[in-house]
Amino acid sequence: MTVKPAPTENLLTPSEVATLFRVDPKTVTRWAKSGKLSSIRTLGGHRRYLESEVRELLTGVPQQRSE
Amino acid sequence: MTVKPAPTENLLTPSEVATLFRVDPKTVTRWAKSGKLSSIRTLGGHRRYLESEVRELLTGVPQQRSE
DNA sequence: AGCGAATGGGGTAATTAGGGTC
DNA sequence: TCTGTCCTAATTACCCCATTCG
Repeated sequence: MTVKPAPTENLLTPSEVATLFRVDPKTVTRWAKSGKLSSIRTLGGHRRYLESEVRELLTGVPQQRSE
Repeated sequence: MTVKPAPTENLLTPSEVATLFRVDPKTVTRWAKSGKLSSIRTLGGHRRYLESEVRELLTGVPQQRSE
């Protein structure tokens, strides 16, 4: 099949974001609930986070998105 | 009234959908089984998914079809 | 016909959501 | 105000192997 040039944003799991920030996954959830961090939801309700946004918050430097 | 000439909808494989949601392909299968996601079946029983539906579920915004 | 990769089944661990509390 | 922890239920991830896809 043809592999399209995925206009896809890389997503991170809650635990991955938590590891990057050295906090508890629950804290990451609180950030999402309070609107400090945007999130995508799986069909089961689990959250996924935009890697570019997380990187930017970590470094303070705007990251390049793949879209 | 606009008459839509049924176009050939782009189909995605389980692994492609899984990549978009950052989940395991098996999880996508469970979504299909539970009716959260509609699916087409190949003659061998493998599932294929509507790209427009997947993208809409991802972003929450209805996507424009190529028709 | 053969081959590598992906998928569908099942089962069982590991994460996550949500609320509440400290 | 912010964070870590405890608890239960739900969701997801990883393991096997047979079958299908390209």
